[in-house]
Amino acid sequence: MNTLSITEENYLKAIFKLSEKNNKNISTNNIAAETKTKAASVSDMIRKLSEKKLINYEKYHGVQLTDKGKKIAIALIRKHRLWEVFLVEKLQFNWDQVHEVAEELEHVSSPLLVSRLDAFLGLPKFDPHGDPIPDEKGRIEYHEETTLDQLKAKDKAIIVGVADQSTAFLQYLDQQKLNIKSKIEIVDHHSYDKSKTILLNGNKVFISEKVGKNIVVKRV
Amino acid sequence: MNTLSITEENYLKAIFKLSEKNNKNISTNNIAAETKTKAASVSDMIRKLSEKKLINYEKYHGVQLTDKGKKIAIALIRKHRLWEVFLVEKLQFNWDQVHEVAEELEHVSSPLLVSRLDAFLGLPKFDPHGDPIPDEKGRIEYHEETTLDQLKAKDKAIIVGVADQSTAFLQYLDQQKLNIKSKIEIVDHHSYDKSKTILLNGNKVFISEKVGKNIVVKRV
DNA sequence: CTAATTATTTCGGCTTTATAAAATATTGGT
DNA sequence: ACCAATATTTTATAAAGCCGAAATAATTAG
Repeated sequence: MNTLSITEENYLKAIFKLSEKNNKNISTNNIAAETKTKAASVSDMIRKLSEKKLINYEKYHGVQLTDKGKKIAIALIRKHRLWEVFLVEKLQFNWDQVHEVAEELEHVSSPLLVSRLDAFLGLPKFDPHGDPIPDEKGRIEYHEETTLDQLKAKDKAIIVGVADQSTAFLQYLDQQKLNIKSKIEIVDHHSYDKSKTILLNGNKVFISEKVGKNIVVKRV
Repeated sequence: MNTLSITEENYLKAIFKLSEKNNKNISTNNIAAETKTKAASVSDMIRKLSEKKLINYEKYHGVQLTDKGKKIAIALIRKHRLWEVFLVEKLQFNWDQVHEVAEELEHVSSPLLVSRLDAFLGLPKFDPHGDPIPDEKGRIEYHEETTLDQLKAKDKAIIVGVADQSTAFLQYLDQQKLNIKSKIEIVDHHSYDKSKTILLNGNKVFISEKVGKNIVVKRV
């Protein structure tokens, strides 16, 4: 009865993702771009999802997920991120190899599977990209991005980008193995020069104030 | 290009399963029963699979898998059985809860996932039902059924059925926790009375000759 | 405020999978 | 060898997704 096709699920997920950035109504063209289809196809589908009360839809004025639709989308994201953790932690995938596979795994529909997988993984709070994993009730703890120099001792974070694109800086990061998606933990802050000592893959690394200001991180 | 739909994959798997029992050509009606569709749908699909050279098909005379088709079917069975092992060994599913979920998981298409999962599980040779898991080359070691009394010390097996359907016997098995799908290992054979001591869930259980002859097992 | 541009919806049509009903082929009994 | 029963294929139809083109609504530029 209320079992959705993979396509319908993907539309809900796309609408949810667009809503996270953009809390206005989501437009047909936006959805078409996100789902890599055309506007005509989106018009068809949103009519159907609207009939199923998964979105609120006013012609020519975009859509928003209903509570019911949001719940389904969040469950999909939960599954997606749990599977990503599984692939990286248990099957030694790299963080950049997991997305496509998780896109398929997320559509496997077994509540028992999800809860058991969650427990098996130790109830993780973040996926390998540093994104929060919704809990079984659908709650999501969002963590904003900041720069490394803002972190305090014992804070854990994932490197998600750089504020300085210069070759010199990128080479320095590479040499220090400060790659994107690296997990780090702050060991010490040295107030004299505002430098820090951090833990990276089990090794202590020294981070000057200048470097810290140019590394974008997400708390974990 | 050569990526198959889930439906096409399921047809190949159905034909493979029927071929395992019945090494003649597989009939349209047989396939319809196996896939829970109607003969008309099967006629459509086998024409398509035949065009793709996955089966050999002669009108009104049934089908057989080509080597190409067989390879795909075996890969699916390999995935199905590996996932079943995962669900039982890692996520504490019961053997009778795994089939439906594995039916979905088997269609996830990532060769890396399959090989990593296989390694993660310790390259298992049998699934929780005692069925052999094809290796990465598609080889399958079939193990015939026998009765428990035929096993020798250190043999491992799974109980797959009974030769005596009487209530008295079934009650006795139940009381001894000798359930279907139980994994057992032969500890000792006592030649004096042809009785055996076996290991069941870590406990030693005594099996008389008569009982042993009525328990059908599959070697593992 | 109107006209041009852009976004959205509708329409017709295509593919895939499934089905029922009708047509056709095979098979088994005599 | 024939007829009846059974199996299979063909035909027509339906639902789900998708898309291009045409129609229509909304927005923006002047």
